[in-house]
Amino acid sequence: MSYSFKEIEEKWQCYWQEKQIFKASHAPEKKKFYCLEMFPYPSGKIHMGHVRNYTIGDVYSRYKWLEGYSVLHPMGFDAFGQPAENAAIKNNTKPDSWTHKCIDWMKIELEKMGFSYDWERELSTCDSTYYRWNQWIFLKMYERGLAYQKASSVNWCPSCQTTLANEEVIDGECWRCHNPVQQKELEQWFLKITDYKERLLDDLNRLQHWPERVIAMQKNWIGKSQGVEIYFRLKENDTVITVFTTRADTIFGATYVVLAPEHPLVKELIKGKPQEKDVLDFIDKVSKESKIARVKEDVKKEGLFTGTFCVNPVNNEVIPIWIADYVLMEYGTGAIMAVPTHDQRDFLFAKEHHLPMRIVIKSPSHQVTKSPDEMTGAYAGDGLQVNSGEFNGLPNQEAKTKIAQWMQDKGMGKIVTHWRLRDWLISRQRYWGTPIPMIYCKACGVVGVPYKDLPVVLPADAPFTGEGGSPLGKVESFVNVACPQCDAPARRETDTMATFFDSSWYFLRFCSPKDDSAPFNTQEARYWMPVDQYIGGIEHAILHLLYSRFFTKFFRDLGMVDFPSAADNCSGHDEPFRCLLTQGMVLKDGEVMSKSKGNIVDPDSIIQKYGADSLRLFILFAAPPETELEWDDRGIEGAFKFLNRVWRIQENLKDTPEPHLIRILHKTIKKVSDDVAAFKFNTAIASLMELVNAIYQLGADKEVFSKLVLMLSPFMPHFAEELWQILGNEESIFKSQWPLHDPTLLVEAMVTMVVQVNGKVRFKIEVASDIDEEKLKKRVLSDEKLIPWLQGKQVKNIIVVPSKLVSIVV
RNA sequence: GGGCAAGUGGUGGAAUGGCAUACACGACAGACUUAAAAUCUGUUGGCUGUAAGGUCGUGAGGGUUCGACUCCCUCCUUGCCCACCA
Repeated sequence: MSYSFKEIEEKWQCYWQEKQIFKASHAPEKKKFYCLEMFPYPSGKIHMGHVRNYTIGDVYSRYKWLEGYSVLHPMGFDAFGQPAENAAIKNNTKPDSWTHKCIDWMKIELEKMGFSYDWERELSTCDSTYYRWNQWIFLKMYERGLAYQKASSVNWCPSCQTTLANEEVIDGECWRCHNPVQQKELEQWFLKITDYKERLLDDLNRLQHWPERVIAMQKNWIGKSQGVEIYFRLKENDTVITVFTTRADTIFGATYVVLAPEHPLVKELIKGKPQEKDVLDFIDKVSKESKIARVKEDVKKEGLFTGTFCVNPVNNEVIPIWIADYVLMEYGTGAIMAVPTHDQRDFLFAKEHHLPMRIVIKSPSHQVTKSPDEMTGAYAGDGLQVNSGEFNGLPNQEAKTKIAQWMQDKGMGKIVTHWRLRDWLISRQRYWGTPIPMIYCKACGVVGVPYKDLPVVLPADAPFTGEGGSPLGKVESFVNVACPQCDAPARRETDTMATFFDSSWYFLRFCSPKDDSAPFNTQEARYWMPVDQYIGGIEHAILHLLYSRFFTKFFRDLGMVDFPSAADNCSGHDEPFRCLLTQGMVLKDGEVMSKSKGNIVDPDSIIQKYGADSLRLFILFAAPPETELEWDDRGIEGAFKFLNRVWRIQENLKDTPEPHLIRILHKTIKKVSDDVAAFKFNTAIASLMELVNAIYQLGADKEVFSKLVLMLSPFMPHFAEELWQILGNEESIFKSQWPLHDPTLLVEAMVTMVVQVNGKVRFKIEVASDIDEEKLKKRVLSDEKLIPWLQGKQVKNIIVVPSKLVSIVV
């Protein structure tokens, strides 16, 4: 007979809802805890990744409830986005009704898992009560010059018929459909995230509870690099080409200069030169190339001589100017000095086009400096300066700063910092998103929609066919509007916002989701924020987390947030997420579960067969939260067996306590408390299993069993509630308290110590735990088991590790 | 090319300087049963030995240490992220 999980789970899910057990309440006298999991895109079905993500958060929230915290654990839906449009086209429905159907369905599935959400705070980003605040935020940014329009060459996905942010281009392909991305000139809206680059970089140091690799990824993405801009004057006139380098130590080895094909000076340089036509043809060819082709590693570096020369300012050497596709206009100044001996790309290019080379850094491992002709590749390592004028003999790292300073002093260059971070392109030529609240008037120009007119509601009908252009542009009633300033006929912006905008501040909205006077209530945010624990996938390590940090800092500049510094003073006033946990993926047969691979395990079918508690237990026990998890059908059965094993204890409770079991219980309480607090759920469950095994040996009384049930409750909440009730309790187990261990019960009178000889374990002894060191040494040396190991040898040293081991060196 | 993880039994994993393989799965054996399932109780790294025991063993090689899965160096493999970034 197994326990009837179906009835039990339904019963308690209803109970939690009706009694509002997990309703968050602003209780200033209590310590608060805001636990948040990344909200899902409502695709219609939850997958194992969701189950894992949300189970981890649920265990932690319930544990915090039991610890007496005032807990906020909300859930919502990231409901705008392209899949809804595609699904609507496919199923001949509307994105709106499709999305809402999906939300309803997913909510049922989430409820079936028994997650402890405060559903009264549920939000969907596609509701105008939410996205009106996107528009509000956008207008605030516009007022402050942080939202601006720019005609620019943008990444265009011909398949999705939309522009993409740099962040959405992966290996030159669209992140969603994986088709090659092209370049296209369009007037687009950008957010000036680069204004916040220093703060976004510096404050990473305050995020002590974030995984190191996420910090590293963000640093990398922001990409601060110190270097020098060097001025190369043309040989024939006073025009100056500015190049950027991080290797000022190699300046004496610069034997030519290379410009990006798009560099604005190129056309001027080649005017009237014999090379003019060839160069123009080359530029034309490169501009048509998609980024993917240009960036491919194995493609030969192509380039041409411009027919022009310039002067290296440090040695007045006249060197040729080339253009090449391996120099990018987007980075640095779009121009480089080429040092073929010490940069591999320059080396390959120089070999290909027979350009001169000169060694300026001598590798310490080579006794004889090779001539450039003998080199098979660039030497990028450290060494001593040679052929570098007054800097000869210096270690290159030292020379790097000295040369930079010297060039700046002589007016040959300037010490500068370059950043990789670009402004954030948010315009999308799509229907299912937040309309950008701007109006174009012939007389007044670009005008923001007045705050009182928000929201700009997304019209219910739009001809989105996926055939290009902004669907909203085809809805006359939407487009035509009176100018808010002069009342003349004007036109609305027809692009919508990238959905990353929606998710950049939802954690603030959860603090006061019904507020209709502001995006969020400052007092509520002051109480709940920052999010104490954020949990989600590593795939959001850069974009979502960076944007959220940017928005939060912007809100602080508006005076809308100023979080009390966290107790451990590690996140500060405008960092939204104090602790971050990135959970590992769920794999099947070593591969990510996906439709195309056909290896999906549907959570719902598992719930049907074993119940949500077994599913939760398996997923928590099979691996630590951060690592990958291999799905195992037999593992879920093991979890189910364990629940039944616990269930049977209740049928055989003893009346009298077992002293030895009490000790084991208190050890378990300590271990489980420490482990849960540190997200080591797998080992917490392992020690609970050990306790259950001990109960099977010794027999438990009601007291011990109650504590066991309490400790099991975050992992398998329905099951624990039912047993809690059977034990005679009237209130929910989550209104109870997490057990505390009694330290005096952890101290044993006798301990087993290991005796090592020369580092090898030879035998074990039982001694009183408070034995002093001298007595212990005597006890060990007089042990007859030691005799064979000491024969013919002298004891050199004895090391004692209290309560653990005695190590004898002979 | 750069950065960050990880590599332990048949399997998932445990141990972060002190008894390697906790806990679980699987396998094997026993009890119960007419039988099976379920359940309960054992055994379960390799080699060697009747046994007690011995010996080897945490991707490879070296180092530090009385003692290393753990710390340091070199290398290999796998995964993730970034990348013609000057």
